[in-house]
Amino acid sequence: MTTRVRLTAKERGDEVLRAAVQAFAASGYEGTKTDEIARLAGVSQPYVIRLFGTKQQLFLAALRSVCGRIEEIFREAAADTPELSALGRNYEQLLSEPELLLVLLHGFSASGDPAIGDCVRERFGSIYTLVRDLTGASPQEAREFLSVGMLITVMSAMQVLGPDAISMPWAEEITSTFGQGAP
Amino acid sequence: MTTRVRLTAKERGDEVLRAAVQAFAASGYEGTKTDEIARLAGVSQPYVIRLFGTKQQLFLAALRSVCGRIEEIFREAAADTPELSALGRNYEQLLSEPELLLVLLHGFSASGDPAIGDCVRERFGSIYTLVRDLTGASPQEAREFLSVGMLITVMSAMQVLGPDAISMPWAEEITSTFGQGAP
DNA sequence: CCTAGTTGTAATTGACTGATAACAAGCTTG
DNA sequence: CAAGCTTGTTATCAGTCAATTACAACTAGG
Repeated sequence: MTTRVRLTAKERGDEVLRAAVQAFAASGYEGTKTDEIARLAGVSQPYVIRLFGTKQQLFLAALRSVCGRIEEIFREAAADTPELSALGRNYEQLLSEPELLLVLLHGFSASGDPAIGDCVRERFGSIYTLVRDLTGASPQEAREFLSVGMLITVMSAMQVLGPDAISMPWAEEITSTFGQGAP
Repeated sequence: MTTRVRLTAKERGDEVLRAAVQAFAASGYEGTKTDEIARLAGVSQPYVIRLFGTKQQLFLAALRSVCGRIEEIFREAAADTPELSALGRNYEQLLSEPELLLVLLHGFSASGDPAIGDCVRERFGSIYTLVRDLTGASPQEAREFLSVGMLITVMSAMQVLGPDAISMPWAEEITSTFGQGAP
């Protein structure tokens, strides 16, 4: 009935990938059903599988996508001010797209799967290297920077940080310190 | 055949809980099958369910168990030297029981489940408060301490840190900075 | 010793889920 | 316009998994 719009496989694949990022961010690798991704993307479940082969490959594509976007955000920020101290602002940007850090977190959690572990190690290492290259930070400075990023990531997953945060006194106390850092 | 040892429900429950911690650490909440926990504990799958009610309640018990152990480690370290700077040693202790941080990480990932989210928020807040109380650290100092803890947690999950670490140059560069910290 | 409670298992089930196969409809190019 | 390629669906399957039920074996107390 509905004049269903036909897209190219590439375009439809992009839509499915966006849906997958949202779904995986919410429920993780094992917890997300391909059927849910299909519903979000407005296509049938078998088509999702045919576009990406397996659920695992779709998750890997989602992981690569969010890691690419994270690197893009860092690159844009460094174009403004190539100093680590300026990257506090990036975290605001990252929190405005919560699915980025959440999918990455679910990637860490799913590292027990060899294919996912390989991908996660490669991409996280790439992010670390990028941070150092963009800002000239020392290993220790980059480590401190990424440490804070990981705390933000888990607080975001716990829903005590970000747009739809549940109010928790201890979390607000931690959040209030984010402006302050090692000079 | 085998002179099967009968234990009290309490004792058997403890054994199953230990098995659950190991299994959940390896595969996460959704990824771990109750059958696998039963095999590890040497009992039948239905008995695992009867002892804990549901898989979710078993995961919550595992989560509470590891958080209790983490707090215990912090308390012991603070009994020696009640200063944050002495807690670098704790992280070595935590890494020697990798299941602690891994189950906690899987708790973060499964926070989308309301019951698990509530538990995780409560226990993580409790750990933050404990760190402050034990060491007299400021919110910022405690935040920096927990940040490093979260980086160690995800690196442990990625298997680039700890006993069975996969060798990664970037990871070794990060690891080499762990001695250095803000004074 | 016998009965009532406890510890444990085998058998099963019903719901779910990723993946496959077969087919339908639309586009495009000669 | 017909043939062949692309996009997409419906129907279905084979396997998995948490949970229930019914039952068996052991143990303690009277």
